Amino acid sequence: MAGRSHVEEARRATLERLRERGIDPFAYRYERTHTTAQALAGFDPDTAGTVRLAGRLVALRGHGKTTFAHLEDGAGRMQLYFRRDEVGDEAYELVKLLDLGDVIGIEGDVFRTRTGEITVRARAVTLLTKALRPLPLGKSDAAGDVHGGLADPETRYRQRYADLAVHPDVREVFRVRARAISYVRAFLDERGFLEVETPVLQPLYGGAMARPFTTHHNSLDRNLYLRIATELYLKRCVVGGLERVYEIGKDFRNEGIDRLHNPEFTMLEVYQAYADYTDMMALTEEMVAGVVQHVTGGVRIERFGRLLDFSPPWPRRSYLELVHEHAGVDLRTADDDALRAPLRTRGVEALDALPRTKLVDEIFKEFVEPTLQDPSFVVDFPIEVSPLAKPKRGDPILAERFEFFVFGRELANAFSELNDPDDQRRRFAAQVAARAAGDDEAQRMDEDFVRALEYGMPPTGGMGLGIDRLIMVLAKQTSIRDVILFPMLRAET
RNA sequence: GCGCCGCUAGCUCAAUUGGCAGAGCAACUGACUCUUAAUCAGUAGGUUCCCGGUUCGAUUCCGGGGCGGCGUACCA
Repeated sequence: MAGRSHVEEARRATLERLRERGIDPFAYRYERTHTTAQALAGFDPDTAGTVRLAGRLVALRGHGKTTFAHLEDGAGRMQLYFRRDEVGDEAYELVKLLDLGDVIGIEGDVFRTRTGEITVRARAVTLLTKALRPLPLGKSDAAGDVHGGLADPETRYRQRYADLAVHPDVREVFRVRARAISYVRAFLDERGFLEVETPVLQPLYGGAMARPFTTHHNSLDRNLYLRIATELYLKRCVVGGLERVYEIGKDFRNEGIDRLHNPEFTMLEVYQAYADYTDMMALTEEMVAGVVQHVTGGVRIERFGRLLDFSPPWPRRSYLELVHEHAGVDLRTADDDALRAPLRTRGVEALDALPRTKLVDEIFKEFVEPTLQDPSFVVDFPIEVSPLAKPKRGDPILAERFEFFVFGRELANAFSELNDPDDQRRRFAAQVAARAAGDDEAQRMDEDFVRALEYGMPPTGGMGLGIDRLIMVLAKQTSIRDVILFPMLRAET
């Protein structure tokens, strides 16, 4: 590997010196008795005990025959104090060869320094892993401000290992993520939902409006798609008698990348037989409020300067009313030109080419979505933009469908699932026609799915929740990249 | 896709009108037995993202390209 920096050359020289002393720079294991947090919490000045800690050196201050350091592990950080006369000449020589970023094990007694910091007075030190590349560790001053460190966003995403290694708060985001997902699983498991896994590689994609990734299976010699949703397979499960199912997994959509979109993202989909969309509203409220409570300790939380109240029930606003209120258009009576008029005032381009469904969608996005800042449901969508949802009882131009919004962003989408196979076939046919007219996100005819419905799917409520976007709210992140460990980037040059 | 901004030492950042490319931290040598952005003395470290152009001379100006951020469009 060419282009080694002089810092790396120095580390490799140190590596050789360690080996000459018979020290293995890449040890096999270490028996630790405490984490730093346990050692700090358990400190008692009268019964100062011995601890064995392991972690990464994140600060190092040599003073001749003494050395201070900070060790960071998965639980926190703790100061170390080495004295030549206490660890011995040989061990102290090793201490002098330690670098920032090295992983070490330390054994010693816990005490409090003159300046008051609880510290381990080292008796023995073990090198566990030599860091051959310098970590961009910043220095924190008394005010807590970090000097130096790793700031370049490109390096942070490309080398997430370095980002994580130097930023405990980044590690915390992914702990929040794990806690949230684990809560969702427990919540659904307790209510009798069965977690299932359905195909990622699909002969036909469906269940959402999006362009897919295409791949090829060599021995079958056929093209396959990466799924854009789990919906159609999960409903096949319900047909088969798995009455309550859910899946948490990656969907893949071949679209642009921005702070709200990553080409692969995590979606929860839940289906419950004998339920409708009102049941799914109750489920969504209870589950999301539970996650928020579990992760943050409360259901009323402040995020980005706004107080969000997740305690059920959430406000429910009708799609038609919202459009009328914010765009001044009555979708029941307005013709296409009446839909274009308000859009023109907002400078939306290329309206003439758009079919009515897109105009409606555009009005909702432009005029209504930005107003949906607090947690709320939008209910009863136009049926022509809801090809997998049942008609609304008593008002068949609408579908029994809702979306859940926070900060003007859709986090969840749910329906009373369409289970009339003939109607489903007609809806697919309309999608196929839209595709023929140029809508490359329209759905495909899925004859196998219609066949499944012909066997009879019980009345079913279904809901999909964008996990990454929920995590953004919980973990106070403004970019989806910051809640995905390894977000999609262009090739490194 | 499009628009704006950025890319300089391992890291964080400077560099006047186009005039020898600098600092702090990290590194190296030395001093230092309660320090904490440790301190002190000294040393070394550069394809200024890449390609081309203008110029006596380009980190700087111009053109093209790469990567990233933000905004916008599509989408969850």
